[in-house]
Amino acid sequence: MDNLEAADVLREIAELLEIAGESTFRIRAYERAAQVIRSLPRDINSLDRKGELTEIPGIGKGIAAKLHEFLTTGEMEYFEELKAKIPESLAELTHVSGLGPKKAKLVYDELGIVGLDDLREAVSEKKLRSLPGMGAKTEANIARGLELLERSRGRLLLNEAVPAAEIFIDYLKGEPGVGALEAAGSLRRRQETVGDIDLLCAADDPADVAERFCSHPEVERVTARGEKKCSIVLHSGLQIDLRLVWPGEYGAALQYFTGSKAHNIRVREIAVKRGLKLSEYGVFDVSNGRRLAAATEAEVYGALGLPWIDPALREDRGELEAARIGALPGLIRLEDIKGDLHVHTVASDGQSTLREMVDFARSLGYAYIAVSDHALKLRVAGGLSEAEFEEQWREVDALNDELTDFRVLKAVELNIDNDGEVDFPADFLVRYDVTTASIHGGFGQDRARLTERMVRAVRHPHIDIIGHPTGRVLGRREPYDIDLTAVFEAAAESGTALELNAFPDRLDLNDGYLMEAKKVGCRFAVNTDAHHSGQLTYMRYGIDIARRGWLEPDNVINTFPLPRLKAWLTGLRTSRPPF
DNA sequence: GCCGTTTTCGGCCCGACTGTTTTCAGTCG
Repeated sequence: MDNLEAADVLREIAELLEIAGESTFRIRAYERAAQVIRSLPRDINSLDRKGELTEIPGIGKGIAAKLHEFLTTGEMEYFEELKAKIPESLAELTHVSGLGPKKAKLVYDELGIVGLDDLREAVSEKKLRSLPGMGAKTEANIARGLELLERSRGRLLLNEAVPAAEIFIDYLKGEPGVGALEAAGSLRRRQETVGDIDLLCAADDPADVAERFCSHPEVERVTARGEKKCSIVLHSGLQIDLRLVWPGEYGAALQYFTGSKAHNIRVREIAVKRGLKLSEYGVFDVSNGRRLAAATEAEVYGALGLPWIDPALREDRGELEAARIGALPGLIRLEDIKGDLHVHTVASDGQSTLREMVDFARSLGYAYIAVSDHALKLRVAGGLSEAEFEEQWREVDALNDELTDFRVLKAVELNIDNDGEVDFPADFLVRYDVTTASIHGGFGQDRARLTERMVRAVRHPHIDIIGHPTGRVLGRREPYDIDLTAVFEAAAESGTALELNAFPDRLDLNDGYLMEAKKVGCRFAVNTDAHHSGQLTYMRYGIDIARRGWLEPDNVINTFPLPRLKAWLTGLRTSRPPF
């Protein structure tokens, strides 16, 4: 059992309690516990063994005992009892937009509907409209919800969502009456995937803006249209919400709609303790109803005695405590990046030539790039032999002779084989400027073996960076079953850097792991793994996730100017204990 | 079910939109 499995059970309990009509506070307690555990940067099994579960905020005696039972036996009696009372599949019904816990219970009680297939059938037979409190419109709404659920099962990756939002922002910007305008919600926080896009717009005359928004040629359906909010679904199935606010309330609205939900609840609690009230309209003095702040986010946080908090941090993972004592991190920015240390070329499985990669990197203002084609053993990816690397180095040397303001580093992406060995012997590895090693196969090994294999690579005296450390591919492949705490500790000790792979479907390490690894003292490299020159721009998504992981420029080796990077690499290799 | 620089009991974040209602419940974020 890992954190994600435990979090899923707690979330499902919350959903079932909702349908059962339980106290909203109990439901929220389970929701909060699930959310905390999902993003907890520590393994709950080890916390449980030490009896420290209740030290996690939001986990008290009750949930700790249930978790202990679940972690040690694989079952939870309370959950089983709940499922005996309410079919588990009813929880799935509430994922249908327009159908909440109350109506799910209603269709179950009245029509015996227990799952999505039943629901689809009841909709097509027009059975829902006859239920109390329901009508033809509700039924049609649920029908659309069902359709939407099927179409949008997969959430959007950042490289899909960010450009889509930018298209609509460009479309509305500059129109008469359109003031400040930007994405809010999970997209502004740059979660690794987003379910829908929230846009916020300051407008004196919202009706005009709403009209233009809803008449974009890509709009398939307008699902809500009010004074303050419009929702549209595009032909692609993507949902976009537009919130319209009076310009003087823009900051309060932006704070509110950016979330996260957990962050906002905490911020409001802080407001309440100060005799204030925070809503999307501003910060108000409860005693006299006067509005103290609303125009900008900085004013809103300021009225609560807090500094402005970067959206990337707003997850209730310690940012409010840090803000209170002036200890917020100085987050890394895209401009801090001096080069990319993981890119491929046509020599292995890339699509651009070395020269094309170098030219594009220079156009991004980089000072260096590490050309890190696959090595020998990864045959499927056209891995290079020693002789082929030597040939590539001659090309690299020629480029470096030609370029005065830029450096091409000799590099490689080694394959960590099933025993933790890599492609080349030490006497060849020392000839590279920088080496990355990654796992590309043997995912099915058991946890102990995988961990040992990875730790062995981390301690290797000639490996500088571990590539995509968990191996997950969003929507396609689960992370390797590996004890990352052990990997992080080994990396901190040996000085080996961990990659944050910026490829949008990898984003590996993720934000929670970055936080954990940073805490134990690891260094990182944010790299794109570009297989085409244009993919070098994926660096922005890597930086988005780095910021969510609280990384600062000094934690990331490719923010170093070339001399410092070289000194770091030299120090790394000479200071390590013999292998 | 959680939590405590007023509390170990009694609180727990806030408002808009929709549809089915004649004053509000359910849903959503």
